[in-house]
Order: sequence, then structure tokens, then C-alpha cells
Amino acid sequence: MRIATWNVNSIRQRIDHLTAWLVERAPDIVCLQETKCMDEVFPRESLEALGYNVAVHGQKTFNGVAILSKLPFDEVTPRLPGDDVDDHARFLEAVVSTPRGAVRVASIYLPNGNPPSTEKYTYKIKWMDRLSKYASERLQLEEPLILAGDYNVIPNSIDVHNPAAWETDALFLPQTRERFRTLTNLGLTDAIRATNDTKGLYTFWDYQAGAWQKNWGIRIDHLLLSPQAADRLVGAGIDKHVRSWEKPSDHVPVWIDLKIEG
DNA sequence: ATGGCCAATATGATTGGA
Repeated sequence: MRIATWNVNSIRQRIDHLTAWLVERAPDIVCLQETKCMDEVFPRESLEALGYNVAVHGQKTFNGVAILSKLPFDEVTPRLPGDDVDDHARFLEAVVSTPRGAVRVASIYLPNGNPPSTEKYTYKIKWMDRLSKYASERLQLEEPLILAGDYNVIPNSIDVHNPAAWETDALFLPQTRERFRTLTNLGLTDAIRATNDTKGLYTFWDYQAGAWQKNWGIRIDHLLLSPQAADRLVGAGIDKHVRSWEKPSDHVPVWIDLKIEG
């Protein structure tokens, strides 16, 4: 079973890229972020035509997450628990059934948090604390669980072209990275790092300043796996070539293969 | 690592992104 995540930076701008990539990579489940539209105008038909069930949780203009799945959804639940007044569309959880049992997947668009001196950073940190609480509860189910998305967290120095330049950025501050470690310390595995320890694996290149041409990238899109998922991990990759397509997203797809029959 | 971008909005300037 192949599971992927991709921040598309507007689903309506990127629908042709998405369908081309779906044909090429043939994932079973895809978590999308920054769809940037209301559910009524989400281009679900072109995805259903490729055999995907489509679950959306969007809002006007900003944020927005979705999950595509070849298997039917048993459950679909929007919103990260822990704050009833948080109205950002940043979280969507789904459960599908395989012959080996349930697989639980969440599409995550964690707040950026810049600039760090503002309530935007406070919101990010609180969101990360809520995510840890959610994860610790779900881990008790002892299911294959995949938390996939744009975390807006650079976990380590090897995950950024120029660490010194990012020292005071919300994506790389010690408090941010501490909370990412809280997640992994719960028993969640960073799938890319479990399979590849080389430096310079990036998932995002800024549109500005020729960042792509200079390979000034950062690794901020992650798939975190419960032990029951990590034990079945047989491959992982980053589809870097998609960044060179015409009018690309600034993020590229990241995917894993789990040995789960069905 | 900001000179250089991109997307959405009743839009022609502003906000948010990372």
C-alpha cells in the first residue's frame, strides 16, 4: 500500500499536476494540504475519474486539507481536537479497511508560525501540543497510523541547506523542534529518516530568489508512523522532479510503501 | 534566506505563505 502527502498550494491551480502525478506514482492514499478552496468548488470529479474516493475539509482562500483513497472511507473526521474556536481547515482524519485490518490516516497542515514574536507562533505551538495529545490517544489503538502532511518543521540541521539562516525562523526554532521530538518520542517514526540518513533531502523550495535552481531547500513535509505502520515500512521517497514542472507547487510529493496486503 | 514568487480576493493592492 502506497501512501503519499503533498502540499499542492491551491488544488485548482494544481489539478493537472496532481492527476499526472497520480498516474505516474499510483498511490493508494494521498493527503493534500493548502487546497485553498471551499468544498463546493473542489475539483473532485477529475480525481474520482482516476478511481479515488475524495474527502475534503476546506475553507475560503486559505489552508484546506483533503484525502484521496482508492479504498472506500469507513470514517472521515475533520478538525484536530482540543480547541473549539480554531476554525482553520488544517486537519482531516480517515480510516480505511484492508484485509489486515484498519489503517488510520490524517492529513495535517501545521501552522507556519512566523513571525515568532506574534500570536501566530503561539498558535503553532498550541497546535503542536494538541497534535501530540491526539497522537498519544490514537497510538493506544495500536493500529497502523500515518500522520502525513506539511508540518512546517525542519527537524534537523541536515534538513536545511543553510541552517544558520533559519535559526530564528518559526520552522527551525528550538521550541518548534522540541515539539517535533515530542511526537517522535511518543513512538512515531519519521519515515524518510527511517530509510535514508543522507543530508540534503528537501521537500520545499521557495519560489523566491532562485531557491530551486540553487537547491536552497528544506524538509518540512513528513509522514510519521505508529509502530504498527513502521514495522511494515518497505520504502519511501521524495518526488523532487515534480518541482521542475511548469508552474509547480513550492512543495513536492513524499510517499511511503507499506507491506499491507490488499 | 530574501533582489528575484505565487495564489486568492470583488482584484488593480493587500494578505499570507515559508
